[in-house]
Amino acid sequence: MGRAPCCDKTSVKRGPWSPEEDSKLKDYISKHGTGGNWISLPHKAGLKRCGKSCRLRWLNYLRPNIKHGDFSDEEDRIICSLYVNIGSRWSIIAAQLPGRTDNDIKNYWNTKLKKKLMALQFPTSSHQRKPQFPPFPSTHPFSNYFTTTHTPFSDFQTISLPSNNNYPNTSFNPFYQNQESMISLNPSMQYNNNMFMFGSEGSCSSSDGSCKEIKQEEIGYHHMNSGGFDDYNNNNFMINCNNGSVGENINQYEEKTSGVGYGYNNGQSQTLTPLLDYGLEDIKQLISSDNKDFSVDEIHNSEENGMYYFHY
DNA sequence: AATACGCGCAACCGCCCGACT
DNA sequence: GAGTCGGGCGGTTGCGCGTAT
Repeated sequence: MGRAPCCDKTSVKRGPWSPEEDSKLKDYISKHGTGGNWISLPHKAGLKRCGKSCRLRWLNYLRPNIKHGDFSDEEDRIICSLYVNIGSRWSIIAAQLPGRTDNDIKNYWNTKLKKKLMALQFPTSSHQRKPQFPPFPSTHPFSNYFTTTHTPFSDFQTISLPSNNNYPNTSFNPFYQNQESMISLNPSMQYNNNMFMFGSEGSCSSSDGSCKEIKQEEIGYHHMNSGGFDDYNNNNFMINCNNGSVGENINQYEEKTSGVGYGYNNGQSQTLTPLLDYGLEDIKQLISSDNKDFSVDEIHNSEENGMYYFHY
């Protein structure tokens, strides 16, 4: 036999909470805690509510230190940068924003932030761009290495990330030690003339060396998801793999907690697509196997920072 | 002043996974 | 091992309010 049903849905109250109900719930939890059982809590607290409803009310509204009201620019940046890398994993995003709830962030994203970013990305100017799925045209050299369901980078504009000093106590920290990490998604960046680039180990900057555990193809995957832009008007693409890639640390988190490496595709964990190996020669070989029409930009290539640049 | 419309947000719904029996 | 449920989560709904017509 299993457990008893959580509640009789026909006899519980639904809809907005009254101040009296809020007060009862708050008083009960402050005295007794949740007891680890939300289902029995409403009866004990004298509430005619479903346990799940109580839990939601407490977590999203009544519990201490909940922040309501406007989001700061920094919070905006954190939400955007995490959304780029993990998708709509609101609970994980909320864990990085003390006082904010997943529901709050979700609402904020859906009602304001998404529109704000779209307005930035698709201004009514000569740079006007149209959304396109998949993010790469099929003729792109990397088209085979991308899934078609990933949210295209074009939803976002240039985003700067805060240093990890702001989040010293979180269970995982998406921000590496560098102070100037950027996710660069701006279509007006410097290499926009039939050029793309990507990097190898250059972005691994964790001080404890733990990111060495991450498989190289995952690093490649996350570089693809950590920055870059695609110019739909001119069929250009560029990937920027600066230090401080958010995705890598999220991968670290997954590996540490579950022992398995995951990538995220639109919020769904998935098997990562092998993308690259170490070294320029490997990359050249990889690209040439799919697309003959490319050339290496020897002027801009930098073994030092792990960036490689190509025209196609 | 009345009505229509759009937006923000609290709350609900339904699913998944792990725990329990 | 199978069936069932609780907790947690993301997606969606619908109410209330402000603004436009």
